[in-house]
Amino acid sequence: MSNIRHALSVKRADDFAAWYQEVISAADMAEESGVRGCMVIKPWGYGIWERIQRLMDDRIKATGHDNCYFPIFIPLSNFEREAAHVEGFAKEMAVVTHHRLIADGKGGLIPDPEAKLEEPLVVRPTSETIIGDAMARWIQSWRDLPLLTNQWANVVRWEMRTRMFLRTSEFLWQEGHTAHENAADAQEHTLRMLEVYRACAEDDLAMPVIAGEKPENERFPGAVETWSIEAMMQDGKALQAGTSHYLGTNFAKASGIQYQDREGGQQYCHTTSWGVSTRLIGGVIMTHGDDDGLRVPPAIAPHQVVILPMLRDQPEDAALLEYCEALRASISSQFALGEKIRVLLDRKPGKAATKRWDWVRKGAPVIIEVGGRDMESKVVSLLRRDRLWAENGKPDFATPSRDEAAAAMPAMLGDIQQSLFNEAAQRRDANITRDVTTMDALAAFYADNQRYPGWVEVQWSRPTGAALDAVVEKLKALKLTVRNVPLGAMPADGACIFTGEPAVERIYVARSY
RNA sequence: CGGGGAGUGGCGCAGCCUGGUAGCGCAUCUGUUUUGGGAACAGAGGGUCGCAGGUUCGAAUCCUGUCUCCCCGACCA
Repeated sequence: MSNIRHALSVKRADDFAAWYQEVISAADMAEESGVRGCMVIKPWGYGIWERIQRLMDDRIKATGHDNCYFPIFIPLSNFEREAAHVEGFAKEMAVVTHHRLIADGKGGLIPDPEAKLEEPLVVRPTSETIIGDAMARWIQSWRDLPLLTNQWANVVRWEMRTRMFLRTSEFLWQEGHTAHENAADAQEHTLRMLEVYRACAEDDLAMPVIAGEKPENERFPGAVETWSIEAMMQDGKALQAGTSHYLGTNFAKASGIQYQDREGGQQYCHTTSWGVSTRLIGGVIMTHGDDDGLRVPPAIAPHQVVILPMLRDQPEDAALLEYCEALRASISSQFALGEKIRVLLDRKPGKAATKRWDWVRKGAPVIIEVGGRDMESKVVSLLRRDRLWAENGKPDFATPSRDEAAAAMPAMLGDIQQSLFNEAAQRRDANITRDVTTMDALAAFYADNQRYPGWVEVQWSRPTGAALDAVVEKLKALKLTVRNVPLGAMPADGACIFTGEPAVERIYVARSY
């Protein structure tokens, strides 16, 4: 085992943060941009995002939503309307104040004082207010409800501390916004979209998550309820991977979203919003990455199978390429995970072995190398990225016949998808602790498990207001947060770990990103 | 935004203390020999040392400012 020469220089167990960064650069996913907190997403990283987008968009459409697009600039007065919302976002806004530059006389440019905007525009950190404005125009009667919309967009939040994919100043996401007749409909929809997120995370990203309600102190600014899906990363920390909010009538009142009900009365709509972002890619890295780079689940892999001909700059190359092209055509005519299989025949010059390690680091699910001898024997050399190493410390090549390899691909890709999920789910389950019942035990647990502490499920009395603040403070001392109140958990049967009162439900407590 | 660390060819680094106009490894290009597994040898190209000022005959090196990145914290849908 120790003689394995891994494709990365940093191991997860040695320095998880450094490993995370190395995966991003070694897999050629993204790079720094020179602008604080903003990144360039490179083809392999963006290709993964496009896959996530495609699959998520299908799910959003399948639940009755239509896409639209709203402006990136929001008039300040529009943004000001909802008080809690303003309080939540005001300190991290980008603001546009001028519309022209002039020479400063020293060879540079400055905003033209003559071109100051009458009203500043804020760069959207989220679009509740401006979409609320539109909803107020679009909705007249109960017949217009529910109004189900979604947009794919970039947003900007001036973050103090940024990390690639996990928290960037500008990021890409989808934000769904819906309006309903009453609370029950809106709440039901909030949970329906949470379930869509759970399904996408688990079935498409192979990333197991726990869906549940956020505690009061973690609510979206302006929300009545906030729900999340939480995933466990390989260092035991939690990642909030998606959120769904029931907004009550807060934004409806702020934007005047009203409808005439069946009795002719004016009512405020109940609205929801929900989003997932490029942060999911960070989750995929920290869920599936290993000491050789990324492992991309087949459902979201831009190329699911990469064929590497062992070209030697010889006349035989033509025949080898022909042999590989037939394999490519044969695989790409088949379906896996409900879609045409995506195969790349990598014709770029260069040694196959070198290119192999590039694709290992990128995490292509299946790598097939084909040399002259393979061709003579009508076989190929096949490597599964999820099971890279053999017992002897060398890459674990299988050598099926070319026809067998092609025929096996639909099942193999499905199997890789499933095995990545199983591996992550087992790791998560093994790292959830349920027998901690006192604050002392909680403190001891996290003191003893510096590196991979995982999550702890505890029971609590669901304190609110000042009592909750006190709990949050206690947890903060241990660098812990309440992740969520999981759906479908066992009922409480003990005492609240924080207050000693009878518990009403179970919650997850963890360190988090 | 506070504390710490760092920015030198594509990547990773040395040089900086004790100023004298840049070096190593990998990668790249060319050639030769190889070739079923992350090749060897030889040669070559590529950097105004993050940026802007200052000190100096002379600055990667000293001083000031600034930008960006990383770690810890505060903050965070």
